Amino acid sequence: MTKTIDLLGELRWRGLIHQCTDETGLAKLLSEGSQTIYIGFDPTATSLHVGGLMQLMMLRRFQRAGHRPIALVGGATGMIGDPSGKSEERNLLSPEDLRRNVEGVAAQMRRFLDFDGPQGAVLLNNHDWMRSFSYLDFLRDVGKSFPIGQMLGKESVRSRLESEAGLSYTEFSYMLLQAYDFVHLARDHGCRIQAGGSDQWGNITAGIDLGRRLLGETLYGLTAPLLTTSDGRKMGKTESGAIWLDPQRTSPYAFYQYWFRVEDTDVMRCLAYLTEIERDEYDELASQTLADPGRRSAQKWLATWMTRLVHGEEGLASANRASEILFGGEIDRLSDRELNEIFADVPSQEFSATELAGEGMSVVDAIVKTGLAKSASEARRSIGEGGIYVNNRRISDPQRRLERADLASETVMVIRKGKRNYALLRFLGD
RNA sequence: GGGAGGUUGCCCGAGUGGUUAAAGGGGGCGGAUUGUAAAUCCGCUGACAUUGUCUACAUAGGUUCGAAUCCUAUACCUCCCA
Repeated sequence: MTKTIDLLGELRWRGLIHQCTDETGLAKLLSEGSQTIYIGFDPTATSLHVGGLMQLMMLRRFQRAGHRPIALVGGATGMIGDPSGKSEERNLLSPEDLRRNVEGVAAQMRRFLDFDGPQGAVLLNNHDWMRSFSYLDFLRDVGKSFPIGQMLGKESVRSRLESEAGLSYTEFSYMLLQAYDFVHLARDHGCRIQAGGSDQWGNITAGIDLGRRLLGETLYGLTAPLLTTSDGRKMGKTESGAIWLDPQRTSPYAFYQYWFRVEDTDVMRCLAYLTEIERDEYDELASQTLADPGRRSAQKWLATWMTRLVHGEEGLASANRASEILFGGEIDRLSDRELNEIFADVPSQEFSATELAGEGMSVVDAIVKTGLAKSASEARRSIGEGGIYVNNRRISDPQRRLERADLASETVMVIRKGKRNYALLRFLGD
């Protein structure tokens, strides 16, 4: 665990240092021994998504280099909403939602950080110390140290003031809370480093300033770049929503596929930012991607590593298996359990098993009922175009009936339109 | 206030009495190829329906055997002169 590696050097080659308040100072601090570093997480949902993954990995890298990570869940700050990088005023979360979110996010972190041992990670909730802080006390102790001029100068504030959305006093105050968090952690937990995404720069430096005023201490800040695609969009988003770490929200298969499908132009950055790939292997994959992009070695490596980390060996196995089946041949003789696992994200439609008796059920009807086509006409057209598959086998006859023999497992049939629009038919109750 | 022109399907854009559900392009969807990529090529793309019915060319009326195409009114848009 206590490898004496050049952590900053590592972060640098991975491109993970976007800004740093004092890189030489920080290098010196890290060389003096085990330090404590913190990153804050917004409990906006019961699960983290890919954006939070970057930060979690950052803490993990510090921990592996022998430092102690603090994952701070913003139970208090989450009640306010960070305006940084947001174009509009955020809706406030209810205390119940917040509590649930904090719990969910905290549970996920155990996968990434080691919470035992001398460098054991610590999970804190700023609600614990903010709760009892009265408004008057806060204004006297913290607010007094914040020159409005400086606050107005922050990018996050300026951009919002110039926009139509404006900025409420509540959101404006957000940075005070986060700044105070840093000071609190520095005082009570010896934490002198705060990291975060590049959009956190303003909040982090606010904390550093406050630390100097209140504690007379030098604190350090470090931001990582945002994970974006080559054309500038945030990664971790698909048309159907964010990629979550929670297998209930994003199945291991969908998670795997997301990384597998990353563009060539983005894949190396993902590897550097999100995985613990070694330098020589990274270089190897980089040249392979250039020489033989069709193999997609880098995507495979990325998808495999990420899925294993987030969903474990089991999740990886099921993702692999699902990929094989979906992009392989016919689907046949599987169990309900397997199918349900593989097609966890796929919409399904329930029918009575009696529909399969006798004449059977019309495929056209089935296609419409699953929503794969909007009308019978459209369904027939798709069949004519050769775009409909039952259990991954193309069908050509619009009159085709579905019968018992078409079941891919005990009670399920798999119907597909085009390359990857799947739907399940479940036939229940005999 | 006067004059000219325009309004077509998801978008752009042809069409000025009859095989026009409406050319062409874009987009979308399928297929082939491929690397579960890009590019390319092919097909489909008003609705519904086991090929027939309905609804459509700003809106409402009218002429006609028959109109997106002609007439009238209304709405909106653009340009020109004041």
